[in-house]
Amino acid sequence: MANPANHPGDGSRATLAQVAARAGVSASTASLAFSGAGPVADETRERVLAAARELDYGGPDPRARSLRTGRSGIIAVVMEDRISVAFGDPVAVTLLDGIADEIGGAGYSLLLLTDSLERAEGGLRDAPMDAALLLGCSTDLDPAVRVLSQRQVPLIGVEAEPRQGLPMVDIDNRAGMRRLAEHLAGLGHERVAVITLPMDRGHARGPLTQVRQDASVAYTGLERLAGVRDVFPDAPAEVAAGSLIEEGLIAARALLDAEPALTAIVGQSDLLALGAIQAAEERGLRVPEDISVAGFDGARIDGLSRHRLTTVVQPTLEKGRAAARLALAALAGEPVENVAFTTELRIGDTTAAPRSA
Amino acid sequence: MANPANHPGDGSRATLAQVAARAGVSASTASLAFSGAGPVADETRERVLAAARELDYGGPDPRARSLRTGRSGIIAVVMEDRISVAFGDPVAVTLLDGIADEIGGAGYSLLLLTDSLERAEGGLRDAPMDAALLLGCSTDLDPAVRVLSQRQVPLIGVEAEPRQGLPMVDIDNRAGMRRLAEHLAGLGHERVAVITLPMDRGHARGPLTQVRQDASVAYTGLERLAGVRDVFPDAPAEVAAGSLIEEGLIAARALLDAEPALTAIVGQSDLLALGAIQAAEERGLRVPEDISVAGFDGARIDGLSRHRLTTVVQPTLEKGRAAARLALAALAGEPVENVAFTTELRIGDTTAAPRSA
DNA sequence: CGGGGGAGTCGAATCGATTCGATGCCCGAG
DNA sequence: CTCGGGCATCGAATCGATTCGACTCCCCCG
Repeated sequence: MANPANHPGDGSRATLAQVAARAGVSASTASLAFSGAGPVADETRERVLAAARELDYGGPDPRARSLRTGRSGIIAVVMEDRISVAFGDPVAVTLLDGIADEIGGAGYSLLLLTDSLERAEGGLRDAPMDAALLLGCSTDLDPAVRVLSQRQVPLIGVEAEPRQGLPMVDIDNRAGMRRLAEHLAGLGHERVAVITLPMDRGHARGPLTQVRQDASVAYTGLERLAGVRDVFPDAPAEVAAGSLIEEGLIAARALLDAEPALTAIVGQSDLLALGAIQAAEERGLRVPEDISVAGFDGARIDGLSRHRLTTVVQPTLEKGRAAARLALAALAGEPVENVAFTTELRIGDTTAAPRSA
Repeated sequence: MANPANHPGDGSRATLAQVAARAGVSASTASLAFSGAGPVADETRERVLAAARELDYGGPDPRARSLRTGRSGIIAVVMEDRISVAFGDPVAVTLLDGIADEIGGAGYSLLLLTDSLERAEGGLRDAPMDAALLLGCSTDLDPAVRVLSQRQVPLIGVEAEPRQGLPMVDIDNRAGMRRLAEHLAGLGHERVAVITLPMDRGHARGPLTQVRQDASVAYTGLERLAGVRDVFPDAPAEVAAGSLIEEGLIAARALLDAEPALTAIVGQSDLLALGAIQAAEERGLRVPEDISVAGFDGARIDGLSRHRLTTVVQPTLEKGRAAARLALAALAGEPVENVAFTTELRIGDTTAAPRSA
């Protein structure tokens, strides 16, 4: 075993040049021997590898390689929140999983960044990366877009507000929600409320007033809301502080207090819907007999067994994959175009005709 | 390729040298103007920044900087599983959160890698990084350790099996579990079973036989098991395929089938314990009246409201922070020493004296 | 027997910045 | 009036690899 600390004769890391010298070849040949790109005699390659072993050479330095080749092998994912918040959301995790899978297969690694400028400005500004994916459901991507496009890093959006020069992967949030709302309408529901995703950077809770709504740039949340209101134009909305069961619980309590006659609650995510179910049960309301609840995402949630949530299923994993492929295409110099996925209504056992329909 | 780089305003990327030329200063001065390290006249700095703006220069190229300075500003986290699996675990997420927080504060970014060699070999071998954290609860770190120490990347382990030259952060898994077991013994329990974390790379389920146990190198799981057996030497153990509620459910079903007289189940994680509670309730058993259940971690789990789980609380966030600090210390050339945290027993409402004590 | 061509190797330029030591300059002290 | 000392700036070396074109053999074909 090589002992880095006490190995005689090799102060710090060995370089390719030293390995080449020891093997009696030029640096260029040694490079070819390592990368395998180009004709090298078997015997020569052997000699180089042997020399490398003797010198404890760990392979070409990624920094130097990356300077020369212009590629770092890194694709960044920019999220809005702190990591713990983002990863509490099964949708984000699944998305990331698809991304990691796809870029890993292409030999890239995944760098995690947040766009909170105070903390991660360094990352956005300084981290090496070949492309960046901006994770949507975000309230405001502007700062990240500004910094990264200044750096001329190819950008791909995932459910971001459409904007010039930002190719993206999207789903039919509005149409999906509209179909869900039509399902509820078909069952006879009339008093339907919505629990929305965060609407501003502050993640403030509370009723969504017209003023707040107009001020918001939370693309995904607004689209999903619009879908419900296509069918129930007056549906009240309560804003949650995040896509969490607990947040759904809090928001639903407020809705149930304020709107005693509600017959259905639509969460803009499955987690929010689950919270709403908990809130209903707290009140002694049975789901779906006394109140219907539906969600969005079709996420597989660990430990959920009691209900089969009625929800709008989106191909989350595929979305991640597609976004990653767009990034890879951009890196390959191929043209990138927006990708749109469609959602599908999945009817579970949490929606039914209202009691006194 | 399509390289119409003839327009002065928007060619490919501008370089520092071009900016310097346009500002009428040398490259060295321009560099100082950007980095702020060294004396530069205000007026000169202004001129440089103006030139940069005119040329659309996005700041020094991280690749070149990193070659020259020898630092990439990246710290890697190596996990065993695919991302989605790892992030289903609130402990891993919290750990990562602590790590991200600490290294972000020091200007580093976080690179996510898995140690599955087929997929991420590229990452382990090629990705630029200044240090790497190996996330524990892993069944086998060997391959990752081999590749990375070959590259001479400073390594820090988190709950890894102690090994030469791998400084690490650990907790008193065994003592914590022993205290929990003593609590159960004090209540009068005698027939106690354990649901363990995965014991091998294949993540196989099933009873933990002596043969399997001897073959396992799953440090954390073995330690926690030993803690329980310090008090209940014959406690049977069922291996779960992951730290998930559903896995706890599956394992507990097996235990309840095979051991009808069990009075308590100890999960090696809170998620496993929650699964056990579900399994008990499925059987019509009430917790804690008919059976006691306890866990490990003290994780905050979204949406959990019915029970206050009796558990062994570990300072997960602090553990992540500490690991990150060790890495930063190693990078600063300071000596790094192992860090050990202690756990604390938190008694909730899921443990009580057995029925017929 | 001469020349085309491919395999194997080498030299040297290059990627884009950082950084150390040297230089020129101005100012105040002696 | 001269000399020491800061401050601002510049030159040049350097980080460690990749890569392109050139060069040398040597084999094979005509």
